[in-house]
Amino acid sequence: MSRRAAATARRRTAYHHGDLRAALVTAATALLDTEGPLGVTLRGAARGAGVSQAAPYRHFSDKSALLAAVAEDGFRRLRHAIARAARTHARDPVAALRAMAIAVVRFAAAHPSHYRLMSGPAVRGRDHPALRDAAVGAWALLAGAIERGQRAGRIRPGDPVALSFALWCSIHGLAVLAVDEQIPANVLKVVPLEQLAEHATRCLLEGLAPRPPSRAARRARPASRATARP
Amino acid sequence: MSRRAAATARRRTAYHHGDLRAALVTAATALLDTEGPLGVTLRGAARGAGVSQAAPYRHFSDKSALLAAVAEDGFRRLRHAIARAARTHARDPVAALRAMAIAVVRFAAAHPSHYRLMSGPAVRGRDHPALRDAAVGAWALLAGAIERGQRAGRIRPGDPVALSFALWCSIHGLAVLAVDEQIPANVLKVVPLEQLAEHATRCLLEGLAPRPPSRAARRARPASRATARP
DNA sequence: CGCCCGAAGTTGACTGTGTCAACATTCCCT
DNA sequence: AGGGAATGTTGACACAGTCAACTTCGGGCG
Repeated sequence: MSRRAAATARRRTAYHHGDLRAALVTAATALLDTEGPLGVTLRGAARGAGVSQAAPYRHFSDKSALLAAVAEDGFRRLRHAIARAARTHARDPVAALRAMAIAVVRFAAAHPSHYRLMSGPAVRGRDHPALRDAAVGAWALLAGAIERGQRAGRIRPGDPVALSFALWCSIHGLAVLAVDEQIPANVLKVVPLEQLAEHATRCLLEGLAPRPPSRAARRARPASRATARP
Repeated sequence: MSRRAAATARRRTAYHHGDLRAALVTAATALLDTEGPLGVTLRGAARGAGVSQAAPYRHFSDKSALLAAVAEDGFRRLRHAIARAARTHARDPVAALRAMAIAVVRFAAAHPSHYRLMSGPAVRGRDHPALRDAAVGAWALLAGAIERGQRAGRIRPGDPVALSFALWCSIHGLAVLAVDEQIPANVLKVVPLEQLAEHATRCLLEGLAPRPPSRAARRARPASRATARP
């Protein structure tokens, strides 16, 4: 698909745009960031790309197809952000999990409308398989990190996918709350968002139930000493 | 406000509706449930109430004001569902938390579009204080349950609001994932949604980090033996 | 008791949007 | 060189949100 796009890229004329598809995605993303979810419109994207109202229909069957492409692009970027966070803490699996959570929340805070679109009703994954694949690709990184943590003895045994699902719920829940401005303002004033992400992951790691005052609980907090297996 | 509505309720004529405001909220809710978020429209709600296009503007300044009223109503219902779940497990705080999580997820699954609207971009709490109050009222029940759990020694010490925030993230995250159909179908085939809610709350209670093989961990897992107090 | 004012509802219109059909232009292959 | 096929354009339709002007009802005031 990008074969032809790249091929025609140089031969753009006044009439033919060159790579309208990408230009539309870019314009729609810009609209999303500046005007919010309601401000992104097919005609607006066409205007932004310097093209006229019905041109997008040559590349997207639908408005929702455009939005799906935008969302897919967002998941690609989100995956990269998560992967980078994981890479910078390759030694300490728990720190990696914390960094991944922060990366997600940071992404959501930086592009609220985009994150909302990615997980929203505007585009249902069922109708757009590429989008769904991008989403699971991004979140699958969590399961990998959990598995590494298990090998290092820092995460308790169990199906990594099942355990990462709990983490997924926590992180995504926090991100969605932040994006939807549902976190009370007085708490956000005191505690920045990234500390909330740390708090949530720490709660999930240590648990809400009382722990016997063993060494493990005390050791898990401060300096992240690895490989503490009973 | 409902004073006049109730007063005029009986004197409805062909021209004056009687209690149009409530009728509009009802019609919009019906549209939301049947047609989805995109299907709810001001004109459609007016049609549903047997009234004409511009009539809603006598009761709502805006489309988003109507949506906010619908969302507020949803939060009221959600709070009742959570409160009922908490009441049925007054003895066992942990079971109560689990039941509350299940109640939220069940509500979300039963009214996906409604839940989406409640936490979505269509109505920002900042612009609708009544909506915001309804939301915090619903979620504040979690903190209360956490506090009871602490008094019973089943939840570890700490600021109840901070701890309940982690729970909020988990539950809301799961509900949003379900509502947005982002949970892979193969997972949902095997594990019903309510078990996922149990799984998430259990993970959060017990923690993802390895526990020393104390009695507490083994006791919390199996068949939810109620009121197993030390 | 009648009348009149304001609340509640209606009609008609404007703009902007998604979408389609018919038409125009350009690219690439033979 | 020429003819499809890909790509854009124009014009139009239905429908949405919203407003201004008008109509009808109900209750309080004289």
